[in-house]
Amino acid sequence: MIDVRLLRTDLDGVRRALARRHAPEVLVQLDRASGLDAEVRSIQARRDALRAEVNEVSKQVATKKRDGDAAAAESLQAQSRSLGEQERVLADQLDGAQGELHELLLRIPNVPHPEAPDGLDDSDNPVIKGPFLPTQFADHQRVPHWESAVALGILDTERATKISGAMFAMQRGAGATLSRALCQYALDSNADAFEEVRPPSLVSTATLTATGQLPKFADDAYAIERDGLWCIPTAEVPLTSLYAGEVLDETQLPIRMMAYSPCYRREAGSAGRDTRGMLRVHEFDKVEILAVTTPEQAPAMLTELRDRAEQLIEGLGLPYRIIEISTGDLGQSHHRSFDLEVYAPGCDNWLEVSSVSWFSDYQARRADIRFRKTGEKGTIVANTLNGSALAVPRVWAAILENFRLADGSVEVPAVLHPYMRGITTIHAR
RNA sequence: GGAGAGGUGCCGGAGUCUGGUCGAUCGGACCGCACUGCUAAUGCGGGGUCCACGUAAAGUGGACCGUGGGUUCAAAUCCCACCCUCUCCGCCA
Repeated sequence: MIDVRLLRTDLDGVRRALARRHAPEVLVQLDRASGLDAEVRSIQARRDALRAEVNEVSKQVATKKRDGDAAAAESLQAQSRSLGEQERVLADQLDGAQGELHELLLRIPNVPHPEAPDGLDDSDNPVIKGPFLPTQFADHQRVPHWESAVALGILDTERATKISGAMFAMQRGAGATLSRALCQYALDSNADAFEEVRPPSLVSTATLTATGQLPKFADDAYAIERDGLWCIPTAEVPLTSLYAGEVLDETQLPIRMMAYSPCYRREAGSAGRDTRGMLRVHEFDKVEILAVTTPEQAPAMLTELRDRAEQLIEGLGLPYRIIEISTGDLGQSHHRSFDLEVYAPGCDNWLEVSSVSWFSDYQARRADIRFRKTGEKGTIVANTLNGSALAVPRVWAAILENFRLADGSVEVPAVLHPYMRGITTIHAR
């Protein structure tokens, strides 16, 4: 969430920045939050003063009782009781106003970075690198993966649907191996600087709130209500909260972590879209890379994460481009964001396979991740950044389509060979 | 899931029965200063976080003893619920 103090010191600046999201209701919320903040502070000042009186009188009660002056103690108690009743009223008001303010702040999105391109929606996202495309595609590459993969016997959506329902996929044989190979490749490629973590896939409500999925996007997540747990939509969720509530030392930063995890998404609201094949599924594998940094370290880290994601795609030899997310399309928690898209000739589409984002201190404030400068007093809210190193299903699909040969078999990119148990070309089973 | 023990500051650990000069004894670590050729040892001094007021510093007030409620003039201390940790039992890949 954004820093309430900014609403006091630079409300206009925050309003101007948020206006670039082109979502009018956000500005309404902002003004409401600003008003509530003023109210909260005014109530708190009065409440604290009353509380101070109660504390003072209570001390006197103790003194009188020690001195054996029961009558004086009695009268002081009565006085304090009435003060306490007044305080109670204010305290209730304060709780109400604070709760309302907090709820509002949880829903107000992050301010876009000044350099994020202005735009209304995804059609305004500029391509900032590429596209890197071959001059032409052969006919045998123009076959969608949901046909070619099924023919090869490495994708069994029909039985996945039988087991779990619509929008679940199941890879088999070399297809399953290819999936896992992609994970291994993504992890091994970043192991030079990133600590591998295997986090829980089920998390608490607090954890899912820290990264911004809750309270606003509860419908997108799978809930395990009986236990108060949620299925993670990305490893970003547990990794970001790894240091929640902690005060780190500046010398520990930046912290770089990576994780393979399954990702669960209800895809509420996207029913009927991309229903075929692997493009949009409820459960998929992904390797995420993530960093906790100081505000100063963040811009360079954003570039590093983006470069790393790009190198993976480049290494696979897939046609790709990088786009920057415009202000109107920026996710709630995002400060600045880039997408890597891979071209899939079979379905003739650019597929988003990686999203690299800087969250400024938006998530870290929610998660309460701070750091201390060595030798200095006080704490500073950290910055968080993350990116998909590699989202498996869409890369898998792009490989199936780009590297399909005339005879229907599929060449496995060389960088994956070490993980394929000797399979260099996938043939029909 | 059952039974028991416990959660206090950077760490260890008192205080809880018997509510009140307890934001908290003591020890260790740490920081500063002194002493010392240097280290060690010793002596003296110092601490946290969050919120509000204050342009800021100083300062003042409030809050924080797992979390949330309650009782009370007053809660680390009493009551209730929940969470977590440890030990034993049960179950289990």
